[in-house]
Amino acid sequence: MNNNRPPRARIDAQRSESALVDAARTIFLQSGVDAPARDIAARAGVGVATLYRSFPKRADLVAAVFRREVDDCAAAAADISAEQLPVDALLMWLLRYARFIATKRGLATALHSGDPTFENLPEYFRSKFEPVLAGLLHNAQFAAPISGEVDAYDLLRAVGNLSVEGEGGAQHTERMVRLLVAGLSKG
Amino acid sequence: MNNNRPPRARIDAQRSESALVDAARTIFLQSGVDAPARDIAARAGVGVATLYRSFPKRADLVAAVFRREVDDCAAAAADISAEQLPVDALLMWLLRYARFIATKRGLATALHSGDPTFENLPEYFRSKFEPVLAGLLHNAQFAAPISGEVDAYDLLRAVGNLSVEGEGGAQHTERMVRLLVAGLSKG
DNA sequence: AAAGATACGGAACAGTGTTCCGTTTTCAAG
DNA sequence: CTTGAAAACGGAACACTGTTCCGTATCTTT
Repeated sequence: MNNNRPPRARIDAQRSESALVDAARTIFLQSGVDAPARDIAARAGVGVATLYRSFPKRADLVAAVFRREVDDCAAAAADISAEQLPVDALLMWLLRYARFIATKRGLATALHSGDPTFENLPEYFRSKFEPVLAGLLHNAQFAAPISGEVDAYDLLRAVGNLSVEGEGGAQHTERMVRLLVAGLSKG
Repeated sequence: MNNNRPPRARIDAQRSESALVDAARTIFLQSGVDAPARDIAARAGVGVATLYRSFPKRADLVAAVFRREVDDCAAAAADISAEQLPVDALLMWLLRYARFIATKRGLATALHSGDPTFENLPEYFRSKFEPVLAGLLHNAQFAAPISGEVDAYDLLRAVGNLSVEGEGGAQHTERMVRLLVAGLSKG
């Protein structure tokens, strides 16, 4: 039988890939997703060939950055919960999540480009965020009963829609999110 | 007083510009609006410098091609009217117009890009087409009374919306336009 | 410790936008 | 018609970016 596992990547390869995603995230934010490959490789401290080995197509890198940011945003929930009361944690994470969405304007159009690389990104998005938010909601439940009408997915979508404006409306978005959360316990 | 008119362009310059717009139209259709500048210049039989002199920014060339096509489509009305009965002319021109719209998918997104070069293109569009269609409608009026409910602009928009599908639906669009025109005289 | 496999870096190649400049063409004045 | 300056021309040259290649360095296993 064929029991040869895929040998795990060499540690330098792992380092490179991680550095590339970090660098790409910074550069994408700074110069958009069309930034030169050389810039990204340089900031990661690797050669361009390394970039192309790990991410043959640009979409691969974009998707990787997206996943990384989703992971970070999801992970932030734990940190916030450790330092805040449950109801505050819920609000603070939603504000964090709103900020995440607000930076994804350029990516939103890429998502609808039909590139198969992006096909299962929405699923990834939901699979990461829904449990996190469900947990925050559950914790907050004890302190201030929350209407059973809204579930985590509803809330993700609602805040997501509130956050797609941007430009001059960062504060506006924050106010709306606060309102939304305040409304949760008024049932 | 300052009565020196701007001296009109040299005839070779006029020829070049016209050839460039012709070439660009063909190449845009063939390879999209991002086709290499060299290809366009080559097909026009001029050097790239000539292209850049006449159209410093790509958007300038795109806009010029658009205007040229609008002009051609508007001018087709006269030819058609000369060979067809008024009611047939109306239908045939609308079909011609539908074909025009169908090729403008790529341009539609450019229009909404916020580039100031494209800002007054919609106005140009309307200023050319509305009188033409109004004339066709008026001529057809004598043969088969047409509902006074629809004016030229309504019809332009309606046929325009019918034509935005494309891909496999060229025949579908044609059928819908025929239906629309047939309906005009049923009041 | 040694050798094979893996990954690396940067030079090299290819394609495109944009500019520069010596040459050609036009056009109007004499 | 001649002529000469202004306008326009063509294509090479430059700049920048994506992509590939290959000799070299690093890692991993025995």
